[in-house]
Amino acid sequence: MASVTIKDVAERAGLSVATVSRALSGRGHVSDAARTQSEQAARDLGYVASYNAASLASGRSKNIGMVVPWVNRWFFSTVIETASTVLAAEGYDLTLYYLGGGKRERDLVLSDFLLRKRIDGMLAVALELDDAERADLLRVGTPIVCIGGVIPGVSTVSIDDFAAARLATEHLVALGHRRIAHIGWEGAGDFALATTRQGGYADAVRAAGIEIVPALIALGGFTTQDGYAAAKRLLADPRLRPTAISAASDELAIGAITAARDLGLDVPRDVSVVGIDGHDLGDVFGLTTVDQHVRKQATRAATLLLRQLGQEPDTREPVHAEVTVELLVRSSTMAPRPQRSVTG
Amino acid sequence: MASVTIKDVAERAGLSVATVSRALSGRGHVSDAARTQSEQAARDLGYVASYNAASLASGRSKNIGMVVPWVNRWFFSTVIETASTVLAAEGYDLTLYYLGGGKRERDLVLSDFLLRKRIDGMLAVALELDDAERADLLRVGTPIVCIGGVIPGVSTVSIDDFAAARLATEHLVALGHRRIAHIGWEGAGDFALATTRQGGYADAVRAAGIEIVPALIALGGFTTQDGYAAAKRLLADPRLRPTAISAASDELAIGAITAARDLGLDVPRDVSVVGIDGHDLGDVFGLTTVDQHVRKQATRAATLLLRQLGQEPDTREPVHAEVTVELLVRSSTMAPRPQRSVTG
DNA sequence: CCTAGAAATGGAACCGATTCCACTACCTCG
DNA sequence: CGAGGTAGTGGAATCGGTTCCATTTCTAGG
Repeated sequence: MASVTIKDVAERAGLSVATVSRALSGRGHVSDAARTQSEQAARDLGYVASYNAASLASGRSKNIGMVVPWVNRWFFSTVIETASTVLAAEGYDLTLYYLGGGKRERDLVLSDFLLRKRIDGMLAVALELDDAERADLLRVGTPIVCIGGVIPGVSTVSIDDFAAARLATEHLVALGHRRIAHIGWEGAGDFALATTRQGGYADAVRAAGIEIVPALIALGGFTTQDGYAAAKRLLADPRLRPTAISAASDELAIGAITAARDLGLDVPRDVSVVGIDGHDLGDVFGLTTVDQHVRKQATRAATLLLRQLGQEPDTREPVHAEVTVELLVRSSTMAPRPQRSVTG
Repeated sequence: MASVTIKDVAERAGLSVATVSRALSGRGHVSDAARTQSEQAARDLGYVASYNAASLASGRSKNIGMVVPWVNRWFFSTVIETASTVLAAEGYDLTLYYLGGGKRERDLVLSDFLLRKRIDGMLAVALELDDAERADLLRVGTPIVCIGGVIPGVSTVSIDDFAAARLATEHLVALGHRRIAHIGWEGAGDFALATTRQGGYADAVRAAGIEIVPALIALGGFTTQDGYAAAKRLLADPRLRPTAISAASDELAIGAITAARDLGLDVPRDVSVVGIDGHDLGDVFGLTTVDQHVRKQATRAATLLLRQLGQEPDTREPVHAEVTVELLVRSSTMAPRPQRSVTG
C-alpha cells in the first residue's frame, strides 16, 4: 500500500536522499561505505525506484518502444523475443506498439507516443514512412533504429532484399530451372521489402536469359495461407505449371509446399520451392531458403539503439548496418525433370 | 527540444494550469468555454501530456504489463495482438515482459517490475506461480488477470483443458479408433495446462474401455518440430503404429501431419490427427481441432482487467471466466481402415 | 606549509503533471 | 430571504525521484 520511497531508505541508512540516489543509481561520487549502507537499507525495505519519478526527474525512462505491424508472424515475433532479451539485460523495458488496427492506430502511434516521453528510443520493424511522418519523427529527436527497410536519416539494420531474392532464384536457375514462378506481395503500406524482393527474382530470371512471364508472378498477402492459395493457382494447370517457385518468404514457401502436396505433386521432384527467411520450421519442411539471420539483425538493432542512447544527441549519426544472407540448401529443391514437351 | 508543457498550454489558453488539466483529462467540472480553449491551445502547440508526470501525480500510468513465456508461438502472439488492440482502444500502452531468458529473468520480472509503478495492471499468459510468488503478487495489490491456467485468488480467463483434450480424443473414439496416441508436454514450469490435457486424453481413452499404452504417449516440447519428432517415433514401426494421434496443440498436430506425410503415410487414411487450438493454419492443413477461441479469451481478459482497474481496490473480486471450446472437424480425421490383424 | 582540486555529502530546486482546498457566483429549496 | 449545494476556477501542495549547488574534508602538488 504505502510503498517504500527513497526517503525511507535514506532514513534507515542514516544518509541523505541525495546520497542514496547517487549510491543506487551509480551516478556521481559516493563512498563505499555509503553505497553499502544504501544497498543494504534498500534490500531490507524491498525498495525499488519508481520508474515514473526517475523518468520525470532525469528524462531517461529506461523504456524502449517497439513498433510492429504484426506480432503473429515469424519474423516479427522472433525480432520481439530477441530484442526483448537484449534490452532486458541492460535494464530496459519494452513497450509494444502494434499497428494492427489500421491507419488511425498508426497515426496515433506515430504522432502521439513519441511525444509522451514514455520511451527513450524506438525500434521500428518493417516500417515504411512517408516524408511527413519521417520529418515528424526526426524532429522529436528520439533515437530510432529500423529493422527491415532503409529509411534515410534513420539508423537501420537490414538485409539486401534484392540480393536475397536474386540468390534464391539463382539457385533455381543453376539447378536448370527455366520456368520459375514467384510468390510475393505488393510493395505497399508498411512494406518496403516488397518491390525489392520481387525485383531480385526478376533480375535473376532475366540474367539467365529467361523471359518474365506475368502469369507466373503471384502477388498477395504474407501468410502461409496466402502462399498456399497462390501456389494452388500457379500449379493447377499441368501444362502451364512452373517447375520451381521462388517465394518471398518462408511462410509463403511453406504454404506453397503444402499446396503442392495437396495437389498430389512431389516436392522437389515435381516442383522445387525456395524461400527467404531462415524460419524455424524450415527444418521440418526441408525447405531450401536464404537465411536472413533474423536474430542477428534484431540483436544488432537493439545494440545499436542502446549505443545511440549512450551518445550525446548531437553526436548521433544514422548508421546503416547490413546483415549478409546465406543460402541454405535443404531438400525442397532439385534439378527439374527432363520434360518431353520442351525439346523434342 | 524544449517540449511543450501544460504550463504553455495554460498560458496560451489564458487559464490556470489546474483548469487546463481538468479540461484535458476530463476529470472535475470545467465550463464548455474553458474546455474548448484548452483543447484548441493544446492542438495549436502540439501538446501531449507526459505520461511520467501524470503517472507520478495521479498514480495511474495507463500502461499494462504483459508477462509471456514465449512470443514466437501462435497462442501467445495471438493473445498479444488481440490484447494490444483492446487496450490501445482504451488508451493503454502495453509493456511486454518476455520470460524467455530463464529463471533469473523470471524472478526479476516478478519481483521487480510490479513494484516499479510503471504499470496499472498485469496480464499474465500461461503463468504458473508457486505459493511464494503468488503471495508476493497479491500483496502488491496490482490487478492481475491470467490467461490459461487457474490461479487461486487471481482473476483468470481460461478453457477447461481437460475437457478440451477429452473432446478431441472422444472424436477419435467415436470414429472407431482404438489405438490412439497422445503428443503433449510434461506438466512443469510455467505450464499448468500440461497435465490436464494429458489427463483429458487419458480419460477419454479409458472411458472407451481402452487400455492406456505408455508407448503411445509422447511428451516433450511445444513446437511444431517437437510434434514432428514425436510423430516420427510413434509412426516408425508399422506394427506398433497408432491409427490416430491426439495432439495437445495444433502446432504439435501440424508437426505430426508433416511427419506422417514424410513417412509416406496418408492423413487421414493411414492415420488421423486432431489438435487443440484453432490455429490460423488449421485451414491450410485441413486440421481437425478443438477451437479454444483464443481471441475471445484475450479480449475477455483485457476487458476484465480494464473493468477491475475502474473499480475501487477493495471491491475487486477475483473472477474466473471460462471460454467454451468447440470441435472443428476438417479433413485430418476419419474412421480407421479395417485392419486384418485386429480381429480375425 | 599553503593551496588547488577532487571526493563526499546534504539542502533544495526541479521535472510536469494531478488534485486538494479555498473562494466566488449561481441555483434551488424550504 | 437565508441556508445549502453545485459549478467553475486558481493557488499551491504533492507525487518520488535526480541533480545543481554549496559546503566540508581530504589529498596531492608546488
